[in-house]
Amino acid sequence: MTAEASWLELYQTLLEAWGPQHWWPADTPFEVMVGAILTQNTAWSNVEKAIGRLRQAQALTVSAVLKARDAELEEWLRPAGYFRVKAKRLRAFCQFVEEQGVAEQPQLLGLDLETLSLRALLLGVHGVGEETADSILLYALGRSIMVVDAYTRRIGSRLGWVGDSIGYKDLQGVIEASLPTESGVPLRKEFHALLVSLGKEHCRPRNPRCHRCPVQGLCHYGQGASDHGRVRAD
DNA sequence: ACCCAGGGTCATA
DNA sequence: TATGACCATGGG
Repeated sequence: MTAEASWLELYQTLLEAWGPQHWWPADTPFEVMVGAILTQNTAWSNVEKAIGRLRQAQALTVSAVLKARDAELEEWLRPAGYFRVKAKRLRAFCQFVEEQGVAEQPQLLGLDLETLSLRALLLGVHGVGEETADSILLYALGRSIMVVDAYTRRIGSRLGWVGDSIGYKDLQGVIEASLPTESGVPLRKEFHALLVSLGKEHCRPRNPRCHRCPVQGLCHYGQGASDHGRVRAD
């Protein structure tokens, strides 16, 4: 079993063990984009509170965000943490969307653009890094691209599949190489969600508390190399 | 009290 | 190019 194929096997194992994760939780593509910015290094439960405030204020639109005053926007975003930073980032993103002339039809964003061109555009927006851009591409715009995050890197590292200092694009490339092109979007949506669930349950930074870990070798990394990287069916 | 979360930017070397 | 400081709320 090569490490390249193991990612796909890991996906199959997790899906079998836990089923679909129903990501991304949102009513509209724009709400996905807002969530992608607000969830940066932040627990989703806090993001939900902020999005709830935006909805309550009828501010869950590009135009409403752009019309709001700084203090007002910051107050809505406060529960999500880094609220001053995120207010600036959300405003910058909404300005970008408006400049594209598709303010209230984000599903049309970059209709004629190749995914990688669109990715480059998104990366040019203040506050949008690689993971945020890919989250928007995959979950809001339906592009076939794998989202990579800290959990993904930690899981791959502890399984001995990649180095812990591997860069974003390299890690993404390794995983993409093991995934099928067909049914790319649904698979990638589900895989990233499953990796986050696995990370939360079994792959935290310090103390990898593990009860019934569905992946052999993940919770006992460093204790014997024989099973490293193998996936079990639970 | 401590750890951590579905990152990114900016200054510095 | 590669670190490190900084951003902030809220749940376990």
